[in-house]
Amino acid sequence: MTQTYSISDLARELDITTRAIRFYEEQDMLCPERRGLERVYCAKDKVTLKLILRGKRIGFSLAECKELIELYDPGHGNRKQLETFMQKIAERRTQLAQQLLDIEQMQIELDTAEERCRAALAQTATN
Amino acid sequence: MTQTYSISDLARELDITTRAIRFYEEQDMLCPERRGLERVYCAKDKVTLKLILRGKRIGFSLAECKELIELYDPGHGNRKQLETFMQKIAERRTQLAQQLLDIEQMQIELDTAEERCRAALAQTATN
DNA sequence: GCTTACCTTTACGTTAACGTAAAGCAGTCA
DNA sequence: TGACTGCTTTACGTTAACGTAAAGGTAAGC
Repeated sequence: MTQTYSISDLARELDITTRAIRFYEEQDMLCPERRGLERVYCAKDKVTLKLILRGKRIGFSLAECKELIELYDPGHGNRKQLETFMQKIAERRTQLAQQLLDIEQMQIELDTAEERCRAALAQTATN
Repeated sequence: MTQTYSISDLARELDITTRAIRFYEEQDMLCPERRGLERVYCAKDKVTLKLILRGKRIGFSLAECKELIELYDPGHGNRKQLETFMQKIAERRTQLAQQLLDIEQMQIELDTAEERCRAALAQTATN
């Protein structure tokens, strides 16, 4: 028994709108089964959606997310394509590494900001 | 002798357009000196710009970046405001922590993707 | 004096990623 | 037999973050 979902099931569970899900399908990032007109989603579709959402949280565009999705399933590639894939994977790695640095730096800056806030609060303690 | 910069100095150095810099000013994220009509930027402005760019790299909106900039200089706040600041800092920390998780997960997925690519390449080695 | 290189402002254009109606079909509950 | 509820499609609207063009001011160099 393979688990399936309606569009609003997924919308509820992943906390997005049905409109967004349909939009991702328009962009060829999803291709759910149909029962009549109704969309029927499977587990893989849910994984794809989670990948999209994760990508978005770290600032990836949908185009970039789509690339990631395609990278994740390189079955149908010839040698040339596969090498392109490897190339893109390397690029993403570089990007992720930079983002890690950026986040660490931000955390340091938040430390500083918090420190200053505490100091200012100490000054204004008598208000 | 405090270092100053023209708008195109900064554009070159930070690899953005002058249009973008002016746009950030429109959004009250910068407020450079003027010599006549010309904008004259100081070191602090450059730091602000770097903060903006760093924020963008990890998917922050300009509005969020602006908030960060304001957090970074809490001098003029009363108690209430400072507490709001502390709150916002905490929220950002949570967000950054989530992003770290997301990036780690992505890296794992890239590992998988690369693995599959290698496998597919091995299969197609005779082409 | 003319060109070239920067700088300025104003203003309309563009892309991404959906939001928001509008209009309609399918099952179900009172 | 309505009235919901949930699904569908089509299509126009919206916001963010600039791009791009128009029109012009100023200083340097030939």
